[in-house]
Amino acid sequence: MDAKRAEKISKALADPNRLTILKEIKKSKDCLYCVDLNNTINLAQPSIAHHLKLLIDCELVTSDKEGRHVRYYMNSKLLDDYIGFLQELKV
Amino acid sequence: MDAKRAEKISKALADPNRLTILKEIKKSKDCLYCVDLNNTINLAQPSIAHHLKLLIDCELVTSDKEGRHVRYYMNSKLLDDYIGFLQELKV
DNA sequence: CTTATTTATCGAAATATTTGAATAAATCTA
DNA sequence: TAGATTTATTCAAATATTTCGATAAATAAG
Repeated sequence: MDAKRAEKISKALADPNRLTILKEIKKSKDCLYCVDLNNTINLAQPSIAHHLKLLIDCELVTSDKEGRHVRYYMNSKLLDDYIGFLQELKV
Repeated sequence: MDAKRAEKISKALADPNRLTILKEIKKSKDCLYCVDLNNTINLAQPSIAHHLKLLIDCELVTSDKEGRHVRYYMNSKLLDDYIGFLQELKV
């Protein structure tokens, strides 16, 4: 992974609400619907959509339309690549 | 590691210049002087000092005064803790 | 003691991010 | 088709971050 990609992922991880979203995806056993986040995160719906968009843009999260719902998934492979980048920084 | 700590570290990693600094620390075999970064990073000295401060504040980097120079070190232990936090997010 | 060097701090401008109201788009239900 | 539900987009305000000139603080060298 190059630095530009790692920077974008770091940015996506650099917000408490987005970390909560990722934790909720994990908790939901693999995926979750956006509407479920409205109960967990104290933000207006457009703000949650904004955070989801950033996570999807950097590809840490993938999505999958199911009727009028959308399912969100963790991209564990990419997270591993990012972890690999961080390992490289270690002395 | 708790989310608040991980957020702060993510923020510190979310900038191209700070990633360059971390790479330079690695490249310098363990430590480097601030003055060396002026040749590598195309920013004014106060900007570099600002970025170093953020890295030190989140404890990813430690510092050590040597006369009028300062040596900067990677905190590999903390980076490992952060990696552990990320591993926990994986599905 | 004076000057040069290295790093840190302050303050202000430029830029980027976060947030939510309004609204649109898509699709489900009756 | 009409109304309800879920998610996305637009836009503007609030907030946060980045950048650098000016300058301070610390110390080294002469």
